[in-house]
Amino acid sequence: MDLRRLRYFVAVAEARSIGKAAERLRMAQPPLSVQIRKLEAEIGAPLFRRGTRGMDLTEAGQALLSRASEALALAVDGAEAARAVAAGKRGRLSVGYMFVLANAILPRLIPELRRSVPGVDLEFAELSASTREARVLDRSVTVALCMPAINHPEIQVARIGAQRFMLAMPTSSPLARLGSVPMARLHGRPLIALPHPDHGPASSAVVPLLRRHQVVMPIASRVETVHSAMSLVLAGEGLAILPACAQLGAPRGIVFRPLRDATDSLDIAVCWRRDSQSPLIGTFIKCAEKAVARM
Amino acid sequence: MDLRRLRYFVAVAEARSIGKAAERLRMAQPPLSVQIRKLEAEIGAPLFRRGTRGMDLTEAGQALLSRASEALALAVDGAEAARAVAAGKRGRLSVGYMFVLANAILPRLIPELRRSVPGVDLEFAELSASTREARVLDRSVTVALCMPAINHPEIQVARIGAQRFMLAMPTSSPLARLGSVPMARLHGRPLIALPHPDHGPASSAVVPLLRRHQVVMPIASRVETVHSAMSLVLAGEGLAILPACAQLGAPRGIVFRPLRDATDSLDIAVCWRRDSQSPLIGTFIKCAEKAVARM
DNA sequence: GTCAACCCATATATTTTCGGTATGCCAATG
DNA sequence: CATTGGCATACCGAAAATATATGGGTTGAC
Repeated sequence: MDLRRLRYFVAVAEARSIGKAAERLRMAQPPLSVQIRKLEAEIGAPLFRRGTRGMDLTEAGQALLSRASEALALAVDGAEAARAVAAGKRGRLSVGYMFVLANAILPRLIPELRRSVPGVDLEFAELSASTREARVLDRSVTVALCMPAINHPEIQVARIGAQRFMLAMPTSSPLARLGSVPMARLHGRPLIALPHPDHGPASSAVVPLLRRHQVVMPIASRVETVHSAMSLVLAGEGLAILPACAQLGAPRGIVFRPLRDATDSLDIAVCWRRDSQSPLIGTFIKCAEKAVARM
Repeated sequence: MDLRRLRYFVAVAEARSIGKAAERLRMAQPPLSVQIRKLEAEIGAPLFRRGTRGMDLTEAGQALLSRASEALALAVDGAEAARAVAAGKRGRLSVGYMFVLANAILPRLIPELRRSVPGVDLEFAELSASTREARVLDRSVTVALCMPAINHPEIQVARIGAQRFMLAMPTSSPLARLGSVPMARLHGRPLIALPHPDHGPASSAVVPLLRRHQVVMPIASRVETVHSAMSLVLAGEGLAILPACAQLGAPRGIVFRPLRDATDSLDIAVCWRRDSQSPLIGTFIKCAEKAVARM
């Protein structure tokens, strides 16, 4: 059962004549006649009544015609759909994001995306620091908005911005009265530590910063998320050194201050599987850059 | 866009491997690999991710897969439907019938048909004497139940029974007191005449019968249908000589009596276009014969 | 680390199938 | 009776599909 034969069959049925159909198909009449007879042999029954004034569908032919047309349309549609997906005009884009970035980026990113790729189904999913790598690798998200970038040989990264570290403390803290806090003033104070994803759960993202300034902060607690860190800060357990955008999700009672003489920052990056040839990734990066630029 | 390629594509997508799919398709692996690449070239985008452990659909491939499967199923289904119609297992059978025969035949014929060809859509349509030939020729009915048979070179006929002529008269008629009516007693009485379809509208179906018995009946009225004839008989306009089965549709006040010494009858026949190769016609004739036999 | 196994891609030869040209057959028409 | 219109058949050349043989890359085992 060949699709070409079905196409020929439909053409002959519509033209009610082999000669006319051959003309429309830009081919000679005899080969078309042969193909029709082969189709009839394959079906095992005549599909046309041959009259002296042309061809006319038999009832068996009518039964075939409707389905053959549908099958043709589906095949064409399938090819077009595949092309559209490959061109990034349709398809699905699953966006993973870390929650710290949600308030800062998503409100600008989502409208931008809907405008840029209107035919695409968008999906958003929050990523935790511990699972983000796996979610990219198993393709359950197409791209991930991360801070910092994922470090993995199979995962490609595009840096789209950075966030300075700031000191987060209770409003009541004496340091809150300063416009910016000198690093030296942190010495000896308890730290709420977030692990750096590349250095294992017992690490902290700010170890290099503290070491460079020869500041020692005893670790009061280790937490997984920026929001947990802020909760503990509010509870008076210690101070936290967090990326600036965390302010947007900070509860009342917490203030952020810049660190004097410290320009360290965390990269904001788009991360995706190196072998994911989705054409949507390029567009996504552009949108994300725009969103970050207006932050 | 070739259906074979789509079939190969679906096989590879399901097997997630060219080698496995080739085995299932009973072919060698290299040509299948070539066909898949040709399909990808035709679409203009990769449909599979080639991994070291086999093949995996890309999103474009997924978009194609669903429609390709549907198209394949439709093509197969179309071929099967055409075969089923050609074999008389499905399809449509449009039955035309003349109204005189309705009461006598349809109640037995219809259940018989539904039992014999359960997959077939049945359609019933009343035929008038003046249009029945055209309705058969233009295929608006597949078969026609006629009395008498249609006489036309393009129309084939199967005689399935006959109906004796009887005299129809008002209950009040003096002839009604006889068990059967001698032909001679009709002489001079007014006749309600039905035209014989083969001899034009000015004819009568009973001309030969009357002539053979040297009976002359003045024609009081010419009508098109048996029912009109009976109405006029009831109104006292004259007598009618009608096929026996007309009794079944006769109104109160009309009686039928056999004609003594006259065995003339009208054939009941199934008529269809000579070139209509519908396999349902044979079955229909058998059913109609059964129905007539139990009349 | 080497070797074997697995899987897909490429190359070449053979076979199948398709499409074109020339021609025949049949029926309808004038 | 010849002509026209339409489909079928015959034959040939071209294109495409399939098979066999082979290469290259990666995985996993010893």
